[in-house]
Amino acid sequence: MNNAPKAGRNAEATAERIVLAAQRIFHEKGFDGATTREIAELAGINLTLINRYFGSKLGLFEKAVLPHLDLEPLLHGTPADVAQRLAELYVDTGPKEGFDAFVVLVRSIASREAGPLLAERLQDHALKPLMNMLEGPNKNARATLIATQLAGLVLRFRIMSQLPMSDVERSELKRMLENGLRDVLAE
Amino acid sequence: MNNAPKAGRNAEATAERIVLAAQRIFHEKGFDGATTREIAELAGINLTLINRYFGSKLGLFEKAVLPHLDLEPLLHGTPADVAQRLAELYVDTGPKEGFDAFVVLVRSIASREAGPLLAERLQDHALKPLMNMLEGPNKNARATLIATQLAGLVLRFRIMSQLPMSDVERSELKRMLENGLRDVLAE
DNA sequence: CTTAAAAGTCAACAAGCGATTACCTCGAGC
DNA sequence: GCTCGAGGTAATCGCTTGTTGACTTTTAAG
Repeated sequence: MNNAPKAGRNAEATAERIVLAAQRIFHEKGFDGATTREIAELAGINLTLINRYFGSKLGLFEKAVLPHLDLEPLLHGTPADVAQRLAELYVDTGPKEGFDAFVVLVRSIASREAGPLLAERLQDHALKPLMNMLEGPNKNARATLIATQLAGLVLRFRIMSQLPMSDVERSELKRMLENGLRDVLAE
Repeated sequence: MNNAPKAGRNAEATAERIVLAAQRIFHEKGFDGATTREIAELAGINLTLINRYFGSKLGLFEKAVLPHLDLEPLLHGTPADVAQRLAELYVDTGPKEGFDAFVVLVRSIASREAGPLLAERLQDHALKPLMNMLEGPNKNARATLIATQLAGLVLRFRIMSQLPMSDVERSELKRMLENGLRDVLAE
């Protein structure tokens, strides 16, 4: 019962390399814009292994992207905690390479194949957890208000990040956003 | 000097039919997802006329979509007026067929060709007018906060509109949104 | 009626796509 | 050392895409 990966002939490790490459390419191009050939090249593997291991391009997308589309890990603590955390996270604009599932969401939402999967996943792992953490009335309206604000910020800072914004403006925005979020979270 | 269109042989009218069809298809599929053949079929014209009249698919996109990506017509009146107008407009969820330039924006932002054009247009005809109408400090931060909120609402109500929301929830959302917008607009 | 330009049509190209089929190669177990 | 299945590869299929160049039809002017 020795399943030692002999470095170069290991299906599990190869699949993982494909997933990592897929995340980067889907992040850059969205589902439709990404090509399996580009993913295979970045992963350094043969094109056909994608279909062998994941069935199809969409199958790979489900394994590589969907599980990371989840707001729940950010929603613990008091409303003030959550507001601060979200404001900090969604106004920040790093180089934004790598992988961000919410960027992939926006860049793939028009896709006939991937769009429905994303909408369903967003409903179950973003809107629903948000509603569940809220106290008081109008849970759906308040969760929607917060989620849509965050979605717009993803669009602005993680996708159209080339638009200029100074550090002082950014910190003012962060402060105003945090206040607004806290109000809606706490009611 | 009679340039009466003889109904069936009029370049101007044909170009207009192409534009109308393009708006609907771009709305449904985004720039990359739309095909020139589908546009031609809906317009009831020959495929090659698209390239003849607009040079390329991207040229058609510029004529059919970009000019309608403009927030300025909604920004007249007092801050309270504007807040009410925006809340009314962006929480509403009609059948959403037809053409909405902001829907096209979201569905085309991942496109390598159309994306940059959309970002530039949005900067000049959405963010800038918003900043210009604001009084007081932190114009950029406040305009960004509003624009991102609206963008998220487009995503929620005009693109993921299949998610359920009751009338009472919608009207609560509208009220909360209007209050939030008014605060940020008036400062 | 003639004609020439405008408007519209036809067929096809080159490129790129996801996916499949048949094949090769390695390495653990006998 | 042999074998056989798992891991990996090569070639290519069928299809769709945007675009183009050559051709035909209409229409208005002379």
